[in-house]
Amino acid sequence: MTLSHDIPSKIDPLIKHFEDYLPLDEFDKSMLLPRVVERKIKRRQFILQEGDVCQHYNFVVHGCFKIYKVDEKGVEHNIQFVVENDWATDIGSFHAENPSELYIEAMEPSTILQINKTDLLFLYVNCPKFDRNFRVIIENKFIELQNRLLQSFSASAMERYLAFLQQYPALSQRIPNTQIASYLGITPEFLSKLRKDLVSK
Amino acid sequence: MTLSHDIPSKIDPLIKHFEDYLPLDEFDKSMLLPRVVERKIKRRQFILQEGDVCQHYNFVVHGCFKIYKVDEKGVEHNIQFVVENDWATDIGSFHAENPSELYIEAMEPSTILQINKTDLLFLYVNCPKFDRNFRVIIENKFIELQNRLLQSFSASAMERYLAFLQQYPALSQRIPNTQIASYLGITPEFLSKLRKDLVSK
DNA sequence: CGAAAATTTGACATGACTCAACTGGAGTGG
DNA sequence: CCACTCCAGTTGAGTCATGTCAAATTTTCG
Repeated sequence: MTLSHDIPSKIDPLIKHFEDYLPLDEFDKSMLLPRVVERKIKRRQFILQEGDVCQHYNFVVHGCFKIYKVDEKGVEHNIQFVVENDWATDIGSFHAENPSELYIEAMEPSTILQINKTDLLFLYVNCPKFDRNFRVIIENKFIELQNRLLQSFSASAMERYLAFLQQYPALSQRIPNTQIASYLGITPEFLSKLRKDLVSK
Repeated sequence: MTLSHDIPSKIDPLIKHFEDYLPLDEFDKSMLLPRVVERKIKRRQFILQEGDVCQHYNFVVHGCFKIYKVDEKGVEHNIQFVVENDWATDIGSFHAENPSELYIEAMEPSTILQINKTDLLFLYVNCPKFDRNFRVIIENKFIELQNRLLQSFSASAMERYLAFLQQYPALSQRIPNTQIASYLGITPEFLSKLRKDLVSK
């Protein structure tokens, strides 16, 4: 007679996400449930700002976030967009408990599920499955970053833009081009020119 | 009466590396020792080539490696240099068991310590400390990559070169400028011009 | 509807690349 | 120990991709 059995819950999307890797049993779920907090985030609201220590793993249930850094000249550089069923966290800051250099900002009204460090460590110790799951999460983020870096070296702005459209077709409808330009590492003006060339072609 | 006690061993540099994070007891060491293999690598020898699955975590005891990708045009792009007391591994390929897109090549005669996947999983299960240690390794690699990506966006070639000199003063003596240029994402010719500007300044 | 943000456009500037030629060590073999 | 080759590094001319700035236009959202 476990509470979580058959009762729809706010954390269902998260359970489903974990089960993409590894089935969870009722015990696992019962450990997870009380350690996850749901939060509603408004558009333009931050869940992390430069200088703060990242306190949570944030799982996006719905909505969209950008993770970016502001350079010395005040220019924003988007590192990553995060949508449904992915994690919006400064992994480095979270684990090392260092002040973050990043901002994480909602681009749409969003719902997230948060797990703090104490609870995450508890899960690691008591349910090895989560341990494996979170390792895989970091590995995947690592691979994503690595591919992004390789692309930024070997591909032109146009190639990177086309790759972006192909990899995230939905996103390109959802977010302003300014933000895509920042992600691609080019100016909005230049992206505009690329787009013009695309239609005329 | 443990074997590893007080007997100098090939894996001492690795133990020392782990103990930067977390002390190991005799049990931990006795688990580790039989699972680590020492290998001598010649200059220009590969420990990973495109298309192969990365089978080991490779700890560099001494020597120097470059990790790079070859693009469609046949140009090499250095992602990372690895020297003493760091890991030269395609983390993505190792964990996902996918064919790698990368090459890992010795730039000097080198000595490495290898741990294969079976042994690593064994260590994870039997010594939670290693679990934490390897998680931290990935996290650090992740942060390193993230900083590199941010820099490639917001800094000019000159700024990146100066940052490289500052961050790896020893390396810049040790490896040819061609390789540094590839790491910085510029041509050797252009690096040469940057260096000229530096002296004349 | 009105203000603010996003996008487009054009003229001009520049950082970085390409290609080809030249320089100067560092082996290597005779 | 010299002559030869080979590779890394340098130089210069010309080109191209992308940036800057400023203004006009369109879209979005409160």
